[in-house]
Amino acid sequence: MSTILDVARLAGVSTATVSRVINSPDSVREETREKVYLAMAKCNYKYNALARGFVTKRSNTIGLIIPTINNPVFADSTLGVQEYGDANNIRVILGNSYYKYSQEENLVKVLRESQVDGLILTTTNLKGDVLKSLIDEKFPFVLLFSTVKGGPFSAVGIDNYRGGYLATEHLVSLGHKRIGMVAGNFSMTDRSYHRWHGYKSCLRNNKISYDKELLVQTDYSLSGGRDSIKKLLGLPSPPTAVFCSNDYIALGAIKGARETGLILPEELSIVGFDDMQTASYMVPALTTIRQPAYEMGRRAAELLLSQIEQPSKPIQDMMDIALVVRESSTAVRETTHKEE
Amino acid sequence: MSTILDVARLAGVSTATVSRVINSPDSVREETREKVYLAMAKCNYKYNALARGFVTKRSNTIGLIIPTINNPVFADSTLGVQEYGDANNIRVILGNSYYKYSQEENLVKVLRESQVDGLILTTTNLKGDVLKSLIDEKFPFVLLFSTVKGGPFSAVGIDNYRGGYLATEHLVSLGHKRIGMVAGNFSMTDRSYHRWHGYKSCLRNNKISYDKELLVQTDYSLSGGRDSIKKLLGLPSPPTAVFCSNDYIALGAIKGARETGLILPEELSIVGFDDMQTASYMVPALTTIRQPAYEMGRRAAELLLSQIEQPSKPIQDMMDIALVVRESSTAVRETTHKEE
DNA sequence: TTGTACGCGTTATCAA
DNA sequence: TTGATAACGCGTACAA
Repeated sequence: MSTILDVARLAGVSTATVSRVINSPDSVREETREKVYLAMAKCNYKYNALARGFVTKRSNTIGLIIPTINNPVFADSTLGVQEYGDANNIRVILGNSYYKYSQEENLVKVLRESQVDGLILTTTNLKGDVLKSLIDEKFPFVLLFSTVKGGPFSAVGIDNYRGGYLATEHLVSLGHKRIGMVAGNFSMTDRSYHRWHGYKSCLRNNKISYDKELLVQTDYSLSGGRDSIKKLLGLPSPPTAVFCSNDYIALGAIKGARETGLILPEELSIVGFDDMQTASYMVPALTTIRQPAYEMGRRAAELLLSQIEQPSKPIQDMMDIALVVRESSTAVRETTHKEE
Repeated sequence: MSTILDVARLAGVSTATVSRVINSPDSVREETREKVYLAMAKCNYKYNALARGFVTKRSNTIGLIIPTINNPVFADSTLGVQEYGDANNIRVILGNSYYKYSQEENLVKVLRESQVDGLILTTTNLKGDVLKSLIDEKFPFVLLFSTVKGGPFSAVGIDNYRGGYLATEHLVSLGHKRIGMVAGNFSMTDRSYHRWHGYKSCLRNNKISYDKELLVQTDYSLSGGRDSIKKLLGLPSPPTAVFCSNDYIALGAIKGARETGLILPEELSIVGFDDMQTASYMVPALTTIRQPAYEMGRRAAELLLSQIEQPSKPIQDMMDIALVVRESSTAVRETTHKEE
């Protein structure tokens, strides 16, 4: 592997000149420049960004920590981060925390050791030491899929409470009275928790009494959604509509409901959350709350890079969400729900 | 940011000793070791993996280039790569080529400049200069979702020809005679091309004449699948079954077919390829060819790391595939297909 | 416009 | 078991 020293010797110039040709070609005479280019080609010179990072204290690399790349929503946001990174000559190292704080902790450590210039993370624990030491040490980072509107750090997120409210309100407006919720485990993510709060508030405001039997917590998986809805449908007085705290769970729930013999959406309305790309391709097409995952990723990257460039006041960016009504939710039937 | 020099001074030892405490604690006396640990804690020392990489010529980082993280199959394989990396203290830098060779070319360049120790890539162009120079320069890499059984490099893949054959054979066995195919653009990926060959061979072997009208090429997207199936269904003599070259396209195709008023699977059978996680959650549940994406990713990482450790003969690992019959494929109806 | 020389944080070599 | 020091490839003052 040849270095700028080899190039310099071959071209009969100094290493400084070679460096200049690489970093600010205009600052060197054309003739010299050409000589250097020629020499670089001759010895198949490959630039060593690591060595540069070593001296400039910049690796031009950021870390992205998400729960799991398997959830299409995180794939979307990841794409947003990456594209913004690509456009700005920044590499992205990806890490999956699997909603586990210990994993998150370890990833942050490893990535910082790798000298990433900053971090974008979807945290599992807002109150944990991870965030605290990041803040204390003024290490650049941005929270993605954040639930906080204030605080000493930048963040990109949505109003999950409002999302939960909107979803529930939609079901209420369709005449549903028994509305269940399949939620991601509150211990794993406060997004789910906030959505549940929105759900509860909406019920209260509409004089529908909250029944804690109608809440099931589960892990964020297809099978989790399927199993959870079966629990709900097995209740003595089952729900006629269910709000799922993400589309992925909703997909599982639809499957599970159908397996118990229900006809959707007539016998059970379902609303999801995220509006992942395949939501409109489901059967029935999923009514859901849209959050702009790709744009959120992009925006997080943008905030992070500017923060790396120049530390400034934290910015919390709460993006717009919207109810997207499709086929999976429908007016409650007059006849009572199928009973055992 | 404190360095080992700070730690050394604080502990009253040399930098060499600090380095030893970090890399082989057993080689230093317990008493000294404790002193060093104490000093590290005192000045909040953070290890600089970049500096180490600089001297050891190892970044403990690999690059992973895939077409797009949006396709769940690539998300699965990415997870496999990552988990193997995690377990071996290797970071993964992700890059999306969007099936574009120029992107791929650029990513390889950038990643090599970043001094990744090796590359895992799903190439768009087997014959291109990218692979050639990688080989020439003996840079460690492994092809993922590879179509080749021989050659001077390691690769992990499946027999796409056989997959296409199996899928088609299944449809033939159900009595279908007019079998269409929605294929990913041959110019973007030879996987699709090989699957098409399998499809064609199977038709021939079953004395079904090949009709080139029944092939539509498209980009690998949901809407691509939807639009393509509509083209096929608009034919004077439309197919009664369609083989889609991946599940993602199949999902789009199902939607498209339904939009034209068809009842699935009775009026149209569909077979996909990949067996992505949501395949069994579709309606109708998708018949498909299973390829073990996660394991393929893991295996590719394994091959790469061993190759980095010690260059050896290339290994081509062709994984098993299997037809998974679900609901989206059914026996051809006796009555003729709906006509205009 | 170009060259010299030093420093970045770590590991590795060799000597003690 | 420990220490002194060169080396890694590049950027950057500073000098010429």
